[in-house]
Amino acid sequence: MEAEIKKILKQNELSVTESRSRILEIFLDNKGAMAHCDIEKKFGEKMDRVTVYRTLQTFLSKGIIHTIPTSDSSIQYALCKSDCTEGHHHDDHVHFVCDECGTTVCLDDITTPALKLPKGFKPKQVEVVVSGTCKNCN
Amino acid sequence: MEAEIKKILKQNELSVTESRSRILEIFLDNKGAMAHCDIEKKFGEKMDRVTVYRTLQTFLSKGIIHTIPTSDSSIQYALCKSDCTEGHHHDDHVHFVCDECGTTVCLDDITTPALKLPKGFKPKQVEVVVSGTCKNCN
DNA sequence: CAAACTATGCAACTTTGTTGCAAAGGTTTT
DNA sequence: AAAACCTTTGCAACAAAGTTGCATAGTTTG
Repeated sequence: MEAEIKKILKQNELSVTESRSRILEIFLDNKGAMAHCDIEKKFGEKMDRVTVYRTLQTFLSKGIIHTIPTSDSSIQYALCKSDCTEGHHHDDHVHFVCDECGTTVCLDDITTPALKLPKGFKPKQVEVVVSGTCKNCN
Repeated sequence: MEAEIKKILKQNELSVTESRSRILEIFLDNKGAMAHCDIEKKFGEKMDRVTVYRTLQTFLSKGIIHTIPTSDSSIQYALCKSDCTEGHHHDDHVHFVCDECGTTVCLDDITTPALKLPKGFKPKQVEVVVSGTCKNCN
C-alpha cells in the first residue's frame, strides 16, 4: 500500500510528503468520491484546511483525481483510472449518486453514450450523473 | 412581457413583487443558465444578496427554474419548460456548457438517453452535461 | 550532509451562503 | 379606497468555504 502510494506520487513528479500520502491513501481505501469537507473531517485537526485545498488542486492538475459535477455547490473528487495521465484524461464513465446514503461512485465500466447535438455544437466531453438508489441501499 | 411574468407568478401562487418580477424577467430575456453571482451582478446594489438567494429558492421549489450540475462549485439555474409543475419536473434534457464563452444552455429537444446500469442500481434521474464549443463560438 | 527547493501551517482576508427580526410591500376584505 | 392581514424585503450579524502571502519545516539532489 505504502509502496503503491509512493509509486503514484513519483510517477507524477511529486515529492512524497505526509499530507499527500495520507490523502492519496484515503482515496485508495475509499473507492467512492469525496468532497473537500469529507477529507477534512477524516483528519480532524491533524491537517490544515489549506493543505487539503492545495493537495487536491495538485492531484487534479496531475490527473490523479477528477471532479464530478453536482447540483449542490459541493465538488466531488474521485481517483482516476491508472491510464489517466496529465492532460490526457479518460473521464468517459458514468457517475452514480445515491439519494439514500449520499455516496457517489464511478461506474467505470459504463461509458457515456454518443449524443446527437443540434447543428453548430461541437462536443468535447460528456458528463453523465445518474441519481437513484445504489447497490447497498437497495 | 410584464403580463407573462405576472401570469407565471400567479400560476405558482406567488405574490407579484418587484424582486421576483425582475429576476424572472432576466431569466426570460437571457435564455441561458445563470449562477447566483450572474444575477447579483445584473442588479448591482439595487437588490440585496439575501433576496436573490431566497427568490431562487422559491422559484426552485415551485418548479419555475431548475439546477444544472457543474464541476466547479457554482450552481447554475435555468428556466423550466412551461409543463413543469411543482414536484413534477421534466428535467430530462441535455445541458451544454461552452468552454469558450462560458455560457450554459438547455438543449430542450435532446433527451437524456437510457443507460444500462450494473445490477442493484436503480436510476431515478439522469443528468447529462456536455461541454465543448457552442453554436455562437464556432 | 548540506544546499536548494518545495510543501506546510498560520494568519488574515474574500467570497458565498444562512438566520432573525423590524420595516416595507402586496393582498384581501369590507 | 383604506384598514387589517400576511408575506417579502433589507439589514445586521454570523457561519462556512475558499484564497493569498509568508516564515518555517520537510523533501530531494549532488
